Amino acid sequence: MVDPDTPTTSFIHQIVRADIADGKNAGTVVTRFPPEPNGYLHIGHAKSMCLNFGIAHDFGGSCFLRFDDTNPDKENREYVRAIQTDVRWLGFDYTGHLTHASDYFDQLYVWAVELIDHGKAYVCSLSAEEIRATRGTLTKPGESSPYRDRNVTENLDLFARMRSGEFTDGAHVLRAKIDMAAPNINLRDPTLYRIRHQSHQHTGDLWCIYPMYDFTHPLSDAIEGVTHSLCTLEFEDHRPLYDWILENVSVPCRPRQIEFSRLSLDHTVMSKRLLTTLVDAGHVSGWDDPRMPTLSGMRRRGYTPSSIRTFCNRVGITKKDQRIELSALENCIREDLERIAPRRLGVLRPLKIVVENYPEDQSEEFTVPNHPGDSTMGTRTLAFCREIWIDESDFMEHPPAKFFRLAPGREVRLRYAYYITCSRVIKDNSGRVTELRCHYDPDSRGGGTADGRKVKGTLHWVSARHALDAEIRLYNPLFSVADPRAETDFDFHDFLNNESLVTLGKTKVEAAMEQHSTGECFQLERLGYFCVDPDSATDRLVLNRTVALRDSRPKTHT
RNA sequence: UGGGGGAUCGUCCAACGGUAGGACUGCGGACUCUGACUCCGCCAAUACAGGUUCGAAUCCUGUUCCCCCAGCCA
Repeated sequence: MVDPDTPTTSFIHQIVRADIADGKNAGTVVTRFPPEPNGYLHIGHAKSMCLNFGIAHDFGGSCFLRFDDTNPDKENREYVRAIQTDVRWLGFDYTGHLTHASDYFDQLYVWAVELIDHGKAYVCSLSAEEIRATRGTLTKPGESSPYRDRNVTENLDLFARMRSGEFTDGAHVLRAKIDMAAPNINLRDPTLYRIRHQSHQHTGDLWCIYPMYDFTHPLSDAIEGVTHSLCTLEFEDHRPLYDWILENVSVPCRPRQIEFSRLSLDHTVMSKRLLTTLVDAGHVSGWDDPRMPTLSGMRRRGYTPSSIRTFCNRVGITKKDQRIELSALENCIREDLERIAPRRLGVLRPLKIVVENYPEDQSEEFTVPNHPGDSTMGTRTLAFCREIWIDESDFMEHPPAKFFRLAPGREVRLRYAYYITCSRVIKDNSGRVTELRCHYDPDSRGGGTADGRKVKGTLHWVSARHALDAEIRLYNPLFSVADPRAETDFDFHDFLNNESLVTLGKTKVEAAMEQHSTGECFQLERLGYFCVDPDSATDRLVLNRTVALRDSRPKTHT
């Protein structure tokens, strides 16, 4: 599924279009989305998915979901499962195109042997430290390994014994024989295989040697007939190695690697290492914490798949470093929810109002629309009685200019109900306002009067007698600075926002929300968009605020 | 100081030798039973210096700044 407004003008689209025009790959287009199952997918992965599945869709090709699972140390099945869930949730169908790099281990081994046979790879018995020490630096060439000129027979024998489990981890590696003096460090005899006596999430204990990314990736692409291998900028330096592998192994086709810039979002981090740390250290409740930029976190927060796709398409594909403002993302989800979210009334920080001229034993109901702009969404019933709750922030004893809400002597409208005027303010010993006394105008039933007088302020409210208790969780950015990693002496602890989660335990929402199901979304009028958190139960309602409504008020009131 | 990339409104994207345009943000205004939505308007950019050309964001030369690379991670 791809949005109708998907841009088809990125530089990658232009390259693909040109390749097709040139008759390359017999006019076919095959891409792949290759996550490593070592963590959950995040919004940056969504950008990659939209690109890869999008290109395949736009040119009538196909896109593989391929697990890049060559490092058993870090990968596990929970991640594999979560990734599949997230890809499908985002709206991409990989039926018949689900693969693993580890599916190709046999073929990869054969190709490694082919390299050895041709004198293009050798078994190196240096330790990891020794290899590092002889690699040279950015400005100094490396030195050849003493094992560089091992003969083919010996290499073949050693490599076979590596596979059979004869050696301990780290005893040997297989290296490509390229150029220890190459200015590109990736070409200084890169490691192709390492020994890991470690069981693998997909292949179990079949292997004790595992191929490296640089060897595996181009070959997996070739096996799958990938025509355009799209990856992020940090792999640009690896392209010569990618091409070297394809040129020196008898592959069925020649994929082309093209790089684009990765996505950075203000006030969060996108590196899996950091996200893993946040989870492991308990700074968040898990990978699906609504503050996380992960797809599972955003889903729980209330983001819709289409809002995320729209965002990715809007952000575009270039080679320029991107740093996107949060407002761009928030705008996308507001746009979506504005259309589809049923309206409800709820109160975050309840302040009691007693409507003194409304009879104690009376109550009544109003039938109100679920969406003022979309009558097909139906209606619901709102109950009213003598005691109601409004939000604390909707009253000020000494209001500044342009405060349209309640104040002593002021008349406001209770949404869909009545006009009320504040007649008395009741405070506790500390001077805090604890209750308001008001009177209502019976002629304003439904929210308007025959005299047509203007009432500027309209407040959300709930009937105290009928309201439901709820817990509402408000979210703010995880980090207090836009780009925590740009800070000198970066230690993310210094920039964690300790107000990223604000839990309001005593909120009141209208009775219509008694029936709820996880993930359901609403707009609480004037407050924002909310969704039902999985922590809810039949007798407990927990709401996450997905995003607040835009606020064009002159000053900052909350 | 090696190699690989990148520089267009505050942010993101477009313009592919011919009027620098759009989105987000910000600021005004209209409308409004959500200070929402919607609508209208405004502010705001070609890193710098030369050159080629009738004409340059685009081509050439030089400079500056930013990002990535020294895993048996991906």
